[in-house]
Amino acid sequence: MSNKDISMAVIRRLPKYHRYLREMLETGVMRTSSKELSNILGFSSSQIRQDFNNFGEFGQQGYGYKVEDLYNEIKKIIGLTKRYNMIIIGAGNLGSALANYGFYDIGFNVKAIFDNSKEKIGKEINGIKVNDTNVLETYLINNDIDIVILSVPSKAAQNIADRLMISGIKSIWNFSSVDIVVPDDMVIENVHLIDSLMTLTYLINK
Amino acid sequence: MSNKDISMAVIRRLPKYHRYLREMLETGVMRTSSKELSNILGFSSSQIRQDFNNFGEFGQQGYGYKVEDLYNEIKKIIGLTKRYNMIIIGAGNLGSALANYGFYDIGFNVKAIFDNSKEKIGKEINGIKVNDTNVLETYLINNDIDIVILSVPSKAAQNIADRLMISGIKSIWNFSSVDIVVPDDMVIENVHLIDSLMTLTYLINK
DNA sequence: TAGATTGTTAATCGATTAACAATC
DNA sequence: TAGATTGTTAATCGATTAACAATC
Repeated sequence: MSNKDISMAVIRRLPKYHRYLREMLETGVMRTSSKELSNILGFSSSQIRQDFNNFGEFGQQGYGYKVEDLYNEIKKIIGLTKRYNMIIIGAGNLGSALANYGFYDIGFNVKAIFDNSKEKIGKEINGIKVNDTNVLETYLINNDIDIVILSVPSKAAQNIADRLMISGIKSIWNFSSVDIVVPDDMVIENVHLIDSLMTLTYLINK
Repeated sequence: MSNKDISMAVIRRLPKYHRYLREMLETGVMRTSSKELSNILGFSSSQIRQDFNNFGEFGQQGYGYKVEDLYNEIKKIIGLTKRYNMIIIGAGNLGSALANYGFYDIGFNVKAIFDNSKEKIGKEINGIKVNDTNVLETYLINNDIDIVILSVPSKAAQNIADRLMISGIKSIWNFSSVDIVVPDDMVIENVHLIDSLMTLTYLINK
């Protein structure tokens, strides 16, 4: 894939391009332009062209962009041309909700769930087996897992992350309310719900 | 509250300050400095001082910051000196998980849940009653709600948001996978899970 | 007092916007 | 061809970092 250093500002806009281009594709729009995308997405047309040109030349002067081609390019850039295997660690309310979320349809398989609770171990959530967390390492040796969804209590998060690191896991989608420290070759994407809620309260009182 | 125009970059760092200062307070740390905070948080000490000085002068030259005072200032800035009343619209897996999340302990009351499903209406989730979404307007006339948590299917989100706007609701915490259009006097905070997951796949393939 | 650290101004860096030649 | 729109360079804007006087 592209090796230039793309800024996080650009990267975080990519899913939004993906979302709206898919919608255009589904509603039969064949062709678009940076100006039209600007109206729909709320980014400037200049920024949109700059963003795309980080990755290549996807349009045609005087014509614009073919929606299908552009959509496929964005999919490639984001890495959506392959499927990903995930596991969920922590079968609490949030972990269970994520097990039911419907990731399969968008290219993600949830292969297993892990939890400490004797009542949950052995059960299934949305057809996915809940295993004892103490067999995590064994499981990871025998299964090729791309992404670990971490939805354990804050106190447990760093310890689990350390174990994942030792098991060779390279990416964590972190739903716990703490920042996790990992080596540079691992990637962490945080969903800090409380931080998000506090951003909202700030804006309410502004 | 402060009326200067603070950039979103600064605002999104505030919850992190809050989080670490609370931890310091709980572990009995009395005093800190921008240099120490820099080591812990990973922001530069210069940036930390700049951030604080957007809102006032919270430290003392030569001494640093009193953890308790700074924590209380950050709480005030974020708006955590009062409690907030919330409702959840959409009692699916995610909505139900949020009903169980434990917001009460951090200053947020979940007063009611709304859903369309006949099986769910009248039941309780975590002791909170599930109402029929068609009584939403009546409910909002009789109850003072600060924040609406929106966890409905994408197709329903904009329509519900329109109804909330008419009912005078000013802030939405949006968990649906679409961008919602609202007037300028409303604030929206999005938790776009799929966008977050796609950011992760990009970083994995980089 | 001497050392430390803030508050704040100035310098730098990076991201966004504007402009326009290339060209479909 | 004329009009439209890209790809890309240059200009601007905003955010971060550096520096340092003020002062505890």
